Amino acid sequence: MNNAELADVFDRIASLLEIKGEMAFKTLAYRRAAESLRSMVEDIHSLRASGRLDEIPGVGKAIAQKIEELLDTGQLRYLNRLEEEVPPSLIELLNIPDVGPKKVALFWQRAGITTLDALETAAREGRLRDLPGMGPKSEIRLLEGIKAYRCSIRRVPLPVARTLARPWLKWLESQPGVTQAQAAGSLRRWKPDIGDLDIVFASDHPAPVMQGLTQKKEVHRVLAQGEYKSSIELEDGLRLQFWCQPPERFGSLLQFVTGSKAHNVRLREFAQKVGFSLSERGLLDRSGVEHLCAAEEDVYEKVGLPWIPPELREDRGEIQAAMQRRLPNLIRFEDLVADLHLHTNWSDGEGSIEEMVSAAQQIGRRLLAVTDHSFLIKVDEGSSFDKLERQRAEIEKLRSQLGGDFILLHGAEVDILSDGSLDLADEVLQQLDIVVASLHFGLNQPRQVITNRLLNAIRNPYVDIIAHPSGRSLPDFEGADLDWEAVFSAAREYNVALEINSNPAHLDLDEAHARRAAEQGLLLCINSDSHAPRQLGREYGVAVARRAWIEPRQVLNAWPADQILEWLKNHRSRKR
DNA sequence: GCCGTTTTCGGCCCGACTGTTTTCAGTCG
Repeated sequence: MNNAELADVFDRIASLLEIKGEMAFKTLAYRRAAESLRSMVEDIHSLRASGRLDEIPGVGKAIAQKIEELLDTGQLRYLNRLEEEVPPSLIELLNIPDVGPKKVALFWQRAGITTLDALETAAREGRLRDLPGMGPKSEIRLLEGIKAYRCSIRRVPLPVARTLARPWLKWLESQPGVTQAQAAGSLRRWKPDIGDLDIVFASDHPAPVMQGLTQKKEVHRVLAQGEYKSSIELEDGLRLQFWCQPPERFGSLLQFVTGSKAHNVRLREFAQKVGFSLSERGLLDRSGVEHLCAAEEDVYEKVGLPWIPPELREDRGEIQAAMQRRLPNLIRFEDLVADLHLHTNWSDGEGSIEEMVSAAQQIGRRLLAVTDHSFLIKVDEGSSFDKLERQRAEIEKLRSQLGGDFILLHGAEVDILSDGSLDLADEVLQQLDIVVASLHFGLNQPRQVITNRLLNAIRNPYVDIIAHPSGRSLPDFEGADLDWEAVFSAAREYNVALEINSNPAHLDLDEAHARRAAEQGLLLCINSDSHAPRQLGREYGVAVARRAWIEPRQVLNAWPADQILEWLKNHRSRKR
């Protein structure tokens, strides 16, 4: 059993306990433990072997024992007993919008319903409207909810969500009385994908704006409409939520809607300790005096904390770090000095080397490594070396035109073959200024095989960077099954940098592995993997790094250009 | 079930909206 499977078990327990009507705090405890296990990179077996289960946040004596039983037997007696008491098929019903544990228990105990199909039939036949708290309207809402769940769309990738949000923000900003509008929620936290879109705005007279929003032609269905909050659904099922407060309370609202939920719960607990009740409307001190926050910074300042960047607000220790004034100095897009992985029209890129250089200069880069695919640049066995030679000649010519202000390196992205060797010979690699190695095929090999492949590449004397280490390709492939501890340990031993790839389909390393790598002192590198000049401006890799608490000092291409060159030089001579 | 700047026991976030209600429960974020 791995971390994710354990997390699923504890989520399952939490759902069953909720339906059973168990104390809310107990179910919350299981949810928290599940979340911890899910976001953890270190393998649960190694944690257990060293007796450190109690170091997992939210795991105490009882849950630790359950983890041990699951690891030993693959079973959990407690869960088995629970499933005899509460039909497990009820868990699915919790996914229906507006259906929570109380409703599920009602359907089950008062109408004998245990499955989604049975629930739908009962609602259609009007058999639910007489249950306590139900009526004809809630029956219709339930049927709509079931329909929405049945054709529920996948989470929306962040770049798509950002594009979707733009016209709504523009419309809001054009409305009289609206002083500001902003996307919040997981979009503002730069999560790689989002479930629904949260948009906040400030106005003293929100009613006509809310009215206008719900009447726009894109709106398929209005789910809720109030003074401070409205919720709509688009034709494709995507849900948008609009929140409003007057300008003098906008900071509180933005803080609240940015989330995450877990962060907000922690922050409110903390606020309680220092004497405030915190909500999306403001802060209430113990004497009942209200303190308003027009800016988000005010919320944190009033409870005695420094402002916490949205990317950190996941309840992964950020409030503790803020208390101790130890928040990381997060890397920013403008901190990147170099881009060390990109493609030109020498292989499958769209831009010439010159066009890529010009685009890089426009966004403030000082160093660029041209790393075309070895397998594409290699026209046939005999001519690869010739083509690389010609590319080198072009780069040298460009260098003389550029003068000393911009540094252009000649590299390649080489393929790691199935035996772990590289598809360019060492004599060829030796001629290059930088070598980026990566996996492109055979990604479903068993853990040991594919890990060894990567380890061989790391040990190669000429390899400087491992690009998109897991080969993740969203949304269909989550990445190879690697022994990460072995990869990290080899990368440390051979001083090879691991990439955080900025292509939204890769984002690889992902944030959990990036954080773990950084914690272990590994060197990272945030590259665009551009195949066109416009892609050099991709910010998604930096977003992953920020969500992984990473600072500029941990990122090779955020160092000053001369230090990057120095590292490349030293690194190669040390490795050989 | 977890956890400790108020605690090894007794806490554990807060408000908006809906639909059913004559005052509230359930759900959501």
